[in-house]
Amino acid sequence: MPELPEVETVRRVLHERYAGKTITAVALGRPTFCRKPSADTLRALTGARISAFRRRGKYLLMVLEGRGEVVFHLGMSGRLTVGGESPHVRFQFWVGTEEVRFHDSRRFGRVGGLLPELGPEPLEALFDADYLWKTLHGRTAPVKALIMDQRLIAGLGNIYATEALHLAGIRPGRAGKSLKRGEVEKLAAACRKVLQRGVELGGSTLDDESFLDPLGRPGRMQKHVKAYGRDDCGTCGSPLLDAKKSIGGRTSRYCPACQR
DNA sequence: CTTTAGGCCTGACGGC
DNA sequence: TGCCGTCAGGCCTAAA
Repeated sequence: MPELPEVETVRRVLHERYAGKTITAVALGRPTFCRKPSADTLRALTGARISAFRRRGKYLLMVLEGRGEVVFHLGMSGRLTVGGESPHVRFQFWVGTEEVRFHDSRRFGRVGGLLPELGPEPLEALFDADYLWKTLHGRTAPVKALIMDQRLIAGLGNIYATEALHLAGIRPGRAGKSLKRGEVEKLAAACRKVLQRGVELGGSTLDDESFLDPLGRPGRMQKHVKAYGRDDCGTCGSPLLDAKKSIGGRTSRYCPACQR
């Protein structure tokens, strides 16, 4: 599932390859998806010069010279690939003669539309222990649901939230307001750490190969995961548990020994 | 405002 | 073997 590190990995490849180049054509795949680019977006893309690819949280932004930005969201299963085969191509564009495909079996992805309100970038200065302390203050919702709320912090999904809580030694079901100051400091640092690691390692490709970069290369973060999708704790070897209730609609695995 | 639940969607997987 | 139910989880909206 593309979270901040996966989107950043995609961004770097596309920026390197296409910044400064011109989009020669666009096309909608069939069957299309509900969050397909509008006619206005298609018009803006056609013939535009790409000045950059940027990223905000899990959103990828294609910056067009003099024509604003086009928002891409990969959802669950979305991928942007240079060529490549897929039965689920939803949208394509060409840069010169090279074809870039947006494919997405589950159709949760999106091309175009507006960027929603998002919290600070966890790898930038605005996100720190003070910010997280203020954000969690008085909140009764589980801390995991809060750090996965994109309006509070932009970029963590189930994998990296699970890993950050594990690294910080905090159980996912704890109420936000129950965290002590020292725990909040650990958690803020852990969020940065796991995301930074994920970016350095080119994202995480779980056994289903859901994530591959635009050139088809898998990430390496999955080898360093300590809790997500594992049966035993990567630190102490204890059997991991799943929270009895799903948190934020997602399963939440934790180590009963390492996390309190 | 905060919190929770359900819907969207389809591939993978387990049980019978 | 093959069918069928369940799960997975990005985000959004509605309801409590």
